[in-house]
Amino acid sequence: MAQAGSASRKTRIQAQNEGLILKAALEAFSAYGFRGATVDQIATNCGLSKPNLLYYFRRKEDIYIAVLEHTLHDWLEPLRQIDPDGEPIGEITRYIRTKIKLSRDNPKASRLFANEILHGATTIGDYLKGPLKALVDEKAAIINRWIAEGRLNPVDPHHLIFAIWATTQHYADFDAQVSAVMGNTPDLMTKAEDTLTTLFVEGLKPR
Amino acid sequence: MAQAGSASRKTRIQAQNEGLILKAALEAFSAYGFRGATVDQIATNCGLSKPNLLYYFRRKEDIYIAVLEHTLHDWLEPLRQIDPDGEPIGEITRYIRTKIKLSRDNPKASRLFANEILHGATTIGDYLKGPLKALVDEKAAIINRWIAEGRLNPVDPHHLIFAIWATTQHYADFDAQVSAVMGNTPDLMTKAEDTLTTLFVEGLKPR
DNA sequence: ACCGCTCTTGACCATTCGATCAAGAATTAA
DNA sequence: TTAATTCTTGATCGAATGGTCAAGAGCGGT
Repeated sequence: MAQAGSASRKTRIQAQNEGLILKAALEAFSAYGFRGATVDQIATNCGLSKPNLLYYFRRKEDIYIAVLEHTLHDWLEPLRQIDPDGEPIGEITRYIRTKIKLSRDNPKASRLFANEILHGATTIGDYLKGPLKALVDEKAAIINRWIAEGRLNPVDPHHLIFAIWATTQHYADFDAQVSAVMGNTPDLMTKAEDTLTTLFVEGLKPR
Repeated sequence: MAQAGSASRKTRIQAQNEGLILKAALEAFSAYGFRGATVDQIATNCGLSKPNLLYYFRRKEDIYIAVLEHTLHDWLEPLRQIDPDGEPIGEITRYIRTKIKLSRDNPKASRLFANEILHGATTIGDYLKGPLKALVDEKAAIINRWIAEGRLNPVDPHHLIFAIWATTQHYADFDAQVSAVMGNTPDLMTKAEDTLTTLFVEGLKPR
């Protein structure tokens, strides 16, 4: 067979090595970006020789695309789980808490996406305009219904979703800044979670 | 004199060319990151030959540092202007509005910082731990006083500031995603501004 | 006009990096 | 065991890139 990982079923070795590669690639791309990461580096980090790595993924860009696609689905799962029939405030606070935990437990994936989007999303642009937009529009419609029913303050749902993304991913993407300002605060993410939920639900104005 | 731009007074040509270089460098670094941007590219973008550019800035990194420092001060100015004696809600909403306008009018500077921090803030790390931390702590103390006086809901001021940074800069840093989801919405930033101020002040829970 | 300093550039160098190739080792199916 | 297939790698290539150098052009003060 000419190309590993094509239509044919994957070998045990293929599955194992592709897994190692994707893990090492996430490490490298999230830390240094597409241009900054090197194939040598990824190969070394997973114990393969460079030509061997390029046996599994022909080009550097193929590795990048693979690791992006591999994490994209999981990353949007929390948004998908917003329940149209749930209680609005509860659904949104649950979404915020889930996203913050995702940021805490998988900061590299967050930084990988952040870097990709920061530089124009040339690789996943079509995905953003297609499936992502569809999902966001769907959930925005739900939020608009909740607002119409008087169960939420009237805010633009798209911008609300952006605000949740921004605030939660901030702790992964801008970790260097947060750490510089906060030092080694214990319970940092717990405090962040509480502050954000309070903020989004109650706002700043005393009642 | 051995080095341009040293202790001695700057020539007219020096001032002009350094300005051109910093502008072209902001363009390149914000779009492609430090590694992704090339000296050739920056030189071409400001109409200078590569050796000529390297006559003004010896190393690529020197250009990068210069353009970072050149924009750092302006970027934090709005936070400095939060008035301890002002009306809390008014001060914070004004801060949000100023930051959003800054994101709209200077997205490249925002993306430059975002990229720098995303990759560990190796260049401006000391600034973040020093002057930035000091400024944030100072403003956090003010917000804590406002909370103690019952003029704001009790939220952690550091995380509040992070939330404002995250939400406002999101529109510059993640423009590719925002545009993909929203399309060519007119008044996008106006709507963003209104939504964010409402959200931060009132929260989502109906009163 | 003269002279010293600043500015500019074509040619070039060393290194890094993505990618290729041929040849051999390991694995698998018979 | 044998043969086909898959896997692995040392050596190497070409392009890109950061940086240097020497020599010349331009500018400003006297």
